[in-house]
Amino acid sequence: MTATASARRKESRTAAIAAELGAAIVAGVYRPDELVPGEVELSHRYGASRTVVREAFKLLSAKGLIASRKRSGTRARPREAWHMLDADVLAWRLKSGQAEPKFVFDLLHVRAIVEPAAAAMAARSHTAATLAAIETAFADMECAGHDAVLFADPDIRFHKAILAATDNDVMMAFGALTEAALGVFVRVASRHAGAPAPSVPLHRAVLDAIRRRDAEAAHAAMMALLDRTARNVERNVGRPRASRRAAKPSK
Amino acid sequence: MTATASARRKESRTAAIAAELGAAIVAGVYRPDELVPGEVELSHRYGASRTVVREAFKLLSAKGLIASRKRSGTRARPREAWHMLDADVLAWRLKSGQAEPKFVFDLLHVRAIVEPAAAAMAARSHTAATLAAIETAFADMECAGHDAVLFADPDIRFHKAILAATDNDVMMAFGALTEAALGVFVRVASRHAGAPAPSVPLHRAVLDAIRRRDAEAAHAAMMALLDRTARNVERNVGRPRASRRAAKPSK
DNA sequence: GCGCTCTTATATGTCTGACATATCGTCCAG
DNA sequence: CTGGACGATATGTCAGACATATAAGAGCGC
Repeated sequence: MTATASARRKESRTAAIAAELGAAIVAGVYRPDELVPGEVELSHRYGASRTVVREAFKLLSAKGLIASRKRSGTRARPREAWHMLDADVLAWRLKSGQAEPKFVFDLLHVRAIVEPAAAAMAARSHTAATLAAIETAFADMECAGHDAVLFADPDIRFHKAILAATDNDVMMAFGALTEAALGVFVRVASRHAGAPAPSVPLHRAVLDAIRRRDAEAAHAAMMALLDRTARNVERNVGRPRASRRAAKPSK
Repeated sequence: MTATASARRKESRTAAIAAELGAAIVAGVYRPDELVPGEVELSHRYGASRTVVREAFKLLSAKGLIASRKRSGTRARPREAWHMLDADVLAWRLKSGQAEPKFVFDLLHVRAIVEPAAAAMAARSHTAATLAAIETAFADMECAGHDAVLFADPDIRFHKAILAATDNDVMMAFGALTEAALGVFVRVASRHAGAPAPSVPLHRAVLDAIRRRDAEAAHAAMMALLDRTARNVERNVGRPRASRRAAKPSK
């Protein structure tokens, strides 16, 4: 576990160390506000220079995972400080064994809030160019047909193109969320169920509504699409467990 | 402009350089995929070592603002790659002169999507502890009364407490957005209009709805609150300008 | 014993200079 | 004109050193 997939590709040492440390933090290896090993110790442990460890620390601190203070050392930050929509944080959190089914449903829930609204905005604000991007992605989805893996790439492009068509810079930030969620779905789907083809009509409904600038229909169609996804994941992963909180909502 | 507010406090050199470079990038000083000055040149320009510049680069690359490749150099990334919900990115973008009224309205628009939904979730999922946090923030708001500056802190805490009460980790990521938007509002309000007191009843409506677990009412109340904020900003800042896009929506 | 100041050890922050490595241009040979 | 060799260049990594803030303990007066 000390040297996991550090040499998976042409990843720089800095990135590799950041990935391993980041994954450990989001996996809960270090409690909130607990000290992580010092720079010198980590540099020895990884056989790298202190420079590299420090640069990895900077990457992680920019993502809200750690904070350094002189003399005190570097501490893992509590979960509410993590940048949950950062692509790396999402990936590390989802990769760390799927010990967190609740997190998957939290993601789906946020998507169910954001993406229908995005579809509605796209219906109102799309241009020829941004609409074309959505249409291209959809066409590629149709071609990909029944292969769940091939299907994933145009699927992600489809949803990202809708975000881009909203003409709202902030909306783009949700691309990482969609991408991470779709990635999970692919892994789940490849273990269990059949072809992704049944979702094509649902995507088509979204595209059609956007094309004719029908914001309400776009909202509804996207909601339906995400509902299907949620039910699919629910069936394959199991219902979300009880909250991690001490006190549970009295319902 | 070369050495702006670099010594504003006890900011490390790394952070100061990252802040200045980051602000320059979001301000559009460097076009998308344009080279930023090399590490050695910047280290000379700032009178710092290359180490510090590199660590600043790591901070910025973790926020999606730049990307480095060997031999090629380091390039500013296009806007769609920026992590728009990162607190620093938001701050730099809003601080850079308010040359971007459209961005302020983009923020408000996203808040209008996320926060009502968050209020509804909080109504369903809050616990004794998370509800107490909301109530405390609200009480402090009432005390702050008519001072727009004093009002801002409990206001931010109020909205963040609602996000925390959703019992959804991903929701916490929107705290930075709320905080940034409220900061803008304070600056706008201090230049123009009167006391923030009129918004107290609107906040109270949100709190009451959450307390009695009425999700729909909480959604509506939060929407009303944000509507008021939006109209306020609109009145003081002016309507959003036309899109920056080449082709405009045909309407 | 209790509280205060002063010292000291420690971990991060910064600097320097060097070498490694990938890659973009260019140039030359076929 | 094509394709491969080669050097220049900017980032990536390394090593060792010093600076600085500060938590923790030592010492001291009360």
